[in-house]
Amino acid sequence: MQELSGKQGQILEFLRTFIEDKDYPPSIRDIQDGCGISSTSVVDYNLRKLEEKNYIRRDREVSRGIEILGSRGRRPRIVEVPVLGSIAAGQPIPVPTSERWGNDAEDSVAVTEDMIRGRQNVFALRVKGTSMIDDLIDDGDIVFLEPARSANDGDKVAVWLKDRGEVTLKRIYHEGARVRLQPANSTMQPIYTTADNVEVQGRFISSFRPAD
Amino acid sequence: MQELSGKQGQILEFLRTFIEDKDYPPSIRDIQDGCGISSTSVVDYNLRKLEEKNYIRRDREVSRGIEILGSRGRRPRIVEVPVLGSIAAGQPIPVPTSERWGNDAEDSVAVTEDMIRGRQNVFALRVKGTSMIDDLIDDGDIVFLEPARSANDGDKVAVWLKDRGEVTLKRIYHEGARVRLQPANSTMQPIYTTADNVEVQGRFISSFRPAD
DNA sequence: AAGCCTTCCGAACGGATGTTCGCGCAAACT
DNA sequence: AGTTTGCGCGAACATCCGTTCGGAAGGCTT
Repeated sequence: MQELSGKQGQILEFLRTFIEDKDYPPSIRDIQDGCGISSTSVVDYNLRKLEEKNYIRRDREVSRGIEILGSRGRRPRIVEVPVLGSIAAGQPIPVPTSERWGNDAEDSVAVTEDMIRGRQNVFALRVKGTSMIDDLIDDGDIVFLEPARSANDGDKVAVWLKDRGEVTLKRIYHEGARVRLQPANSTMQPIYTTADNVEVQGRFISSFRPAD
Repeated sequence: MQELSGKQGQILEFLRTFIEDKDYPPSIRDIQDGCGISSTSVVDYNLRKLEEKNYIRRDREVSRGIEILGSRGRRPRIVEVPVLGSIAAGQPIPVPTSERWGNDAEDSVAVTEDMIRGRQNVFALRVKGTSMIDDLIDDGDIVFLEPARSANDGDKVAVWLKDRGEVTLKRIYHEGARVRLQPANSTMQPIYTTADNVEVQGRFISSFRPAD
């Protein structure tokens, strides 16, 4: 990526702020005014240079057909993840059905797509209390889950423990008739229980710990 | 938000895909062709309706002056956070200076602005090993920090412990001549040391635990 | 000096584009 | 039946806007 001249940098910066502000690219004459350039042809000339140097892409003959390339312009896809509620010991998670999905979201969080690995129907829960501290999940954390009713060995899943009346997040291992729930924290002991006592609520994808 | 007619929904959907694809809004005649509409005035009519119903915003007299409103269109600001490296016991963090900033980033992560609370100069580190497990931070986690050389009581900071040759993330409390470093996990014991043994590297903002 | 490249300027051309106006049609209402 | 309202159609208009062209000034090499 070659270096660019003062005017070209100025134009590129103007492009960014204009798009950020208006949500559509400027016309050549917008750039002319915004950068104090005397002629449209100068703008055109420098835009060609920027295109050569691969900072932008232009759709010729199309008004405002300018697209900023590179990390600053190439926006990652954003997905809006509904925060369906809070997860706390003693309350089962309301597993979302596709119909209900989006209706009973009390809130939502915008995240970049790679944070949920491009998975579908992801929902989020706010963690209340420190009951999952042995899974390295603190009060106030946000966990992202994808709907699931079953799980493979080693999957990190949110499970409803019927006898305890409690939801927790553990790695699950089926061992014959019983089920082992292994905390993320290796210093903690696993929970052993029977298969009919656990009910998988969702598969863990990722989690986020916000600022205080 | 009122309901919209079939044609209006079609136009709105076309707007989304067009912008997603090209990164600039379509002209009225683009919409006309894309939706199989016979006249530009029909497009104009329905765009006015969409504007009345608050689905879009138009800049009149401006070509392609269309902006999609609502959660799907209103994109949260994205910031690119440089991942400066890995943090592991036994290695101090390379605190970024504004000059170096952006140069020695081995990688970067795109996050929505609210994840770092709009703070400036934020950088990220990949956590290697389980040495910070008592702070509820696991191997593979990504922590977001802002540069800082000092901290107030109760701040969660990354500190370099000279005698241990180790970096860790704790809440810091100054208690006279000594310093108390309190783990996030309340079941763990705090570390007591002297003020000249600790060196603040950065202030904790948030952390993220990716999928496996 | 001569030639070439880069950058900039002003003007003009022609297509692209938003807007407007008159008209038609059907359903709903008076 | 007459009127209103919502919606669509086609054409025309004025402007917006990307492009092009001739020219000029400065730097660089030969």
